[in-house]
Amino acid sequence: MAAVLAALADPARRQVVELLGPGPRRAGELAAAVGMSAPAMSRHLKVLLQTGIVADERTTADARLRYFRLRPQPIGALQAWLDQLQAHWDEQLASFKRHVEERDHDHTAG
Amino acid sequence: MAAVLAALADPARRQVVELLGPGPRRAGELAAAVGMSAPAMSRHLKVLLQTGIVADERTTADARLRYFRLRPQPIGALQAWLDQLQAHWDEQLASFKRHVEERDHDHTAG
DNA sequence: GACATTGTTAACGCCAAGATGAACTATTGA
DNA sequence: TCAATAGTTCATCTTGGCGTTAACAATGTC
Repeated sequence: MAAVLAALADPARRQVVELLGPGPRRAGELAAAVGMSAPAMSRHLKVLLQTGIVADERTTADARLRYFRLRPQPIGALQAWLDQLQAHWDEQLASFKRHVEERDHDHTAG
Repeated sequence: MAAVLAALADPARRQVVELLGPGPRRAGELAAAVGMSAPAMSRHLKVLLQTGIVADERTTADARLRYFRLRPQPIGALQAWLDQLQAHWDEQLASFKRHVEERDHDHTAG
């Protein structure tokens, strides 16, 4: 959860995620598309792999090529976390309402 | 969007967001709860304010006290972004499925 | 086997984020 | 007015992330 957010916090990695939306891409393609050196991209991809946001696979045709694709699970977990937060909001709004009303009550009655 | 993710990438700020789930809290309370100095918390809250994740208000009773509460909009925007990503995946998966089915059909029929 | 291609590690520098203590502002209350 | 409280801003330091180039490993091609 923390790792996923930290991973997505970086603009380059977000760009990679968006580039992988339509379909799998090679490491070199991604580096070129984002406009950074291969080593830099390699490290970003490592982060995305470790958080499970992307998965990799090598083609049987040319084992040098490494293709990266998105994995839905971590993003799903993030959405679940946000949904949970939102569930609290309803409570929170009610709580806040009570808070204000009590304050006003203290003023008017105290 | 980028700012929201960057804001939520920090563990302390995430903790604050979760603490604010049930209801509004004071700056001092948050600092104590998270276990960091007041200045540090003050800056985190500044970040959360600037991204619109939280809003603040001072009580009329004691203007020294500053209460912070969650705002739903930025989190909503984040969810929208994630939903958009997922929409791309579904397309991709559906497209792939069609491709496979067509291939299978060719195999069985051709 | 020699050489290009693809990608990762290693070594290094840079800079911004984050933490702290001290000083400052604003507010409350005796 | 003077002391206490709540919180922010300042000055300073440290750490970690990100980028680059150079070196390395693995694979494919002639």
